[in-house]
Amino acid sequence: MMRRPCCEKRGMNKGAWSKQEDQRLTEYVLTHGEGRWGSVPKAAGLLRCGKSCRLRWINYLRPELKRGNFSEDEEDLIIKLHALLGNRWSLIAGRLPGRTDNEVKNHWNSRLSKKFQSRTREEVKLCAPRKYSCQLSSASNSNNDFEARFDLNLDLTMSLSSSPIECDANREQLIEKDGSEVSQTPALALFL
DNA sequence: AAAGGCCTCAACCGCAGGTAG
DNA sequence: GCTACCTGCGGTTGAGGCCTT
Repeated sequence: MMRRPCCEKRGMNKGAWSKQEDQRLTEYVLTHGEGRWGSVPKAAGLLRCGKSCRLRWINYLRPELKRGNFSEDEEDLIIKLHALLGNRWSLIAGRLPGRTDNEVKNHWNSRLSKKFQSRTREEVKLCAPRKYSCQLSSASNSNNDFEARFDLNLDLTMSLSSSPIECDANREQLIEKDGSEVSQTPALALFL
């Protein structure tokens, strides 16, 4: 299907947002609510495309956004969720109140991926030449916490668990749009 | 002090799913 | 059923600040 470009109209602003633009968008959304982004630029008097307005609001202007540095707990959670879900940033961000998918993605790409990789390398050194096959039972031992995480990653890419998910309250958040469930592994029990 | 490389993060791009007409 | 629009997502880019030499 042919699709017109998002910002094909001439005269549209691109790039960094000015304070006036932020103010106009904020006032408009606070007054009229989110949604119908296609009509927002015109209604709010902005020379931006609706997509750009939506992104600016979601990633930067929403009052409930936390901003600032990620805590240790948040970073641990991101690492665990990423091991489980992969690059599904919106799902990961959904479990971090006040954080956006863009923020989580940037944080992962710039810091956590390196942190995770370096930790993995350390664990490989410590564990070698042992076989990396620790089971869920060892995950409850804090000394083996990261080892479990390392193995979790392997399990995720190689097999599906047949064990039922532990927490029903969180289960529905792990259901795919088509009704199928995200791969369930013993690791789920680590943080649900 | 300055030049160049690195890092961070806001913003853009392209694609896909849902849906209204 | 087809088309066009809206929305949301993940990948990528680039400006600007920071760090190193």
